[in-house]
Amino acid sequence: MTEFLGDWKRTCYAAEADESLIDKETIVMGWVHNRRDFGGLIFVDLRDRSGILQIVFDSSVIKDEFYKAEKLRGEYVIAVKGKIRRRSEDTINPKIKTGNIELLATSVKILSDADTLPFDLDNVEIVNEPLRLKYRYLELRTPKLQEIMRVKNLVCKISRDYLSRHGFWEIETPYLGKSTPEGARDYLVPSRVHPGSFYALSQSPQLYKQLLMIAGLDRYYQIARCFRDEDLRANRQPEFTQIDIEMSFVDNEEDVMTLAEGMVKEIFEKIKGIKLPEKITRMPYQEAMSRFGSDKPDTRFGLELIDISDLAKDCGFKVFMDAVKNGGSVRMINAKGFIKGDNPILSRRDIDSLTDFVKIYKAKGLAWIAIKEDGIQSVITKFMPEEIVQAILKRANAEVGDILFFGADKDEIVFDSLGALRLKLGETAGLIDKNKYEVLWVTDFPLLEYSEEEKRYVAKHHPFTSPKNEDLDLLEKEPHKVRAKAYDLVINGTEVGGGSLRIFNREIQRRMFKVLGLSDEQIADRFGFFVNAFNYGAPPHGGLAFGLDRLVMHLTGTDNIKDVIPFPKVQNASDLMTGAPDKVEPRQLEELSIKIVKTE
RNA sequence: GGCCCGGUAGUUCAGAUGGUUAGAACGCUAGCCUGUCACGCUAGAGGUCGAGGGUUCGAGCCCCUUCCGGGUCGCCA
Repeated sequence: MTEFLGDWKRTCYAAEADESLIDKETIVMGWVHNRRDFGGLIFVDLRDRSGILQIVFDSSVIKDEFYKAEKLRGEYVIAVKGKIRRRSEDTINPKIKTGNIELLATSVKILSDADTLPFDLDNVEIVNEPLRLKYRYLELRTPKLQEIMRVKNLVCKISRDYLSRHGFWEIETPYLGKSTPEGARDYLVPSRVHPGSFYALSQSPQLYKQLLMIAGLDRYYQIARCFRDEDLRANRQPEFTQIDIEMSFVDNEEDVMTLAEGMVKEIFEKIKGIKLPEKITRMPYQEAMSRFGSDKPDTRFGLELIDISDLAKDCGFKVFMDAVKNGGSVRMINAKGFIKGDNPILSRRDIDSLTDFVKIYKAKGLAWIAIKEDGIQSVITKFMPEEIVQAILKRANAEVGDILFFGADKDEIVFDSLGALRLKLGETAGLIDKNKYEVLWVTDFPLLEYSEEEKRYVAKHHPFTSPKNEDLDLLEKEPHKVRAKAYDLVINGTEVGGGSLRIFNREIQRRMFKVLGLSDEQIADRFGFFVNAFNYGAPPHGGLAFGLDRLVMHLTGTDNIKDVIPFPKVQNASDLMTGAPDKVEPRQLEELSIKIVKTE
C-alpha cells in the first residue's frame, strides 16, 4: 500500500517538541529508529535531523490503524499525527532531549518501507569504512555526521557574514581552466570541440583571484572546490574546499593576518564558545623548525628540539662530527621521565622500534642516552670525552628517568625525523590535550627551496609570492636566504590556512621567474595571460585560503577528513558508492577523439 | 612507486599445533506480551571463510598470485 502525505503538514521536528506542545495536535515525520512491541502497545523512536521523539501506538486509542503500527520496521519513513503528552514520572527517559514527553499517535501514514540495513546505525563507528562509504547516505543518517554537516554549514555562514561585513564580494571563478605544470598534478578534462586539448580542473582559484584584484574588485572571497590529482591521506582528499580570500591595497602581511584571524576567532567563539587569544602568536619559520622540527608545529606540548651541533662538532663520535662537517646539524629531544620507574612509558623494545620509525624519514639511525639510577646507558658516549657528555646532559637539563634521542644529518632530515619523533613521543606519553586549541601563525617562510630532482630552485609557496622587501638584494646572490611575505595558520599541528602577499611589480616578477630558471617562452606559454595582466596596472594585493574541511575537522574533533566530506573518496581516489571513476561508452571516447592504450 | 596492516553469517568478532556438521553476540523472521526506551520470552532462518591456483588423504588455517580496503613515505607550488 502506498500512502501519501495529502494535506498533512509537519508541525515540528521530532526533538524540537517540548512541553509547550502538550495536548496540541502535532504532526512529525521521519524514520523509525527503533520499535518496541508489547502486543497491544507499541513504542517507536521516531528520528529526524533534530533527534528522537518517542511515539506511542496504543491499540485502544488508534484502533483502526493499529495494524499499521504492527507493520513498522527499522528505517520505515512515517508521518504521525497525535497529541504530545507528558510522561509519567517513572517512564521519563533522561537519555534523550525529549525524554519527558511522548507523542500519543491517533493516525499514522507509512510513506516508505525499508529493507534491513547493511549495518546498524547505532554502532556505526565499529563498521568497516568501505561498507559505510558504499552506503554513505545511510551513514549520513547518524547524529555524528549530521552534526558535522551542521558545523560545516555554520562555518560557511559565519565566514560569509564576516567577509561580507568587511567589504568582500563573493565571486565565482572557473573550475575548468588551464593546466599549469608548477604544483600538484592536474585532473584533466578532454575538450570535445578541440580534439587533443584539455582543460585542467582548478587546483585553486589563485590566478583568477589575483586577476580580480587587477580588475579592481578590491576584495574577493569564494568558497571554492579545489581538485588535485595526488595520493590521498587521512587529511587529504582529491577534491576539497577552500575559503579563498584576496584583498587589494595591502602591503603588509599583518593586514591580511589580522583580518583572517578575526574570522577564525569568530568561528571558534560562535561554534565552540572558545575565545582565542586577542592576538594569535606569530612564529617565524626558522623558530618553528629549530624548536619543533616542523613548519606546522603542535605547540600543545613540549619535547622541543635542542641544537647541540656546537658540542658535537668535535665530540669524537664520527656520525655526529660528520653531520656537522657536511653542513648538517646534531639535535636532540629530551624525553623527560620516559624511562622512569618500573613501568616506564618506553620499554627497551619501544626504544629500539623508534629507530625503525625515524628511518621512514630517511634518518640513518637514532642514537640515544638513557639516564638511569645507576648511571647513563648509551652506545655513543664511549666515543666522547666526559666533559662533552656532561655538557650535553646539562644542555638537555637531564635527570634520572630521562632519555635523550639524537638526530645527526642534513638539517632537512634531522628536522623531519625528530619532528615526527617528537609527535610520536608526545602521543605515546599522552602529553597532547585533545580539548586544547593552539592556534598560531608561522611567518617568514623561505621564498624558494632547492629541488634536487629538478636541479633548480622552485617556489616554496608559488611563483607569485612576494619576497620580503629587505631580502630583495639576495634574490640572485643567495636565493635560499630570501624570505617570503607568506604565512600559514596552524591549529594543533595542522596547516589550516596559508597565503601571501603577491608580487605586483613587473620587474620583481621577472627576476623571480629568472631565479626559477623559467625561459621567456615557458613563462609566456604557461602564465602569459597572467603576466600580461600586470602590464595594465596592478594594485598591491594579497590573501589566503583556509582549508574548510580541515577547519571543520578541528571543530568537530575528528582526525579523518572523510568524516567532514559528505561523499568522500577512498585511498585510490575512487568513490565506493558510485563506482567512479568508471569506463565510458566507446561513443563518448570517439566524440572526444580519445583512444585507450593498454600498457603493461 | 615503496613499506606496514586488514578481509570468516547482514554487522562486529572467535576459530591453538591443518582433522567430523565453521561458532558467539547483535541484527533479521515468526509467535506471545499495555509502559518500554540496549524491552522481555519462545522458536527459526542465515556462510562460495574476498577471488584464483598450489601443497596435502584432508585447508578458514600453510605457499604463490590477484582483488578490495586502511595507514604511511615519496608526492601534495
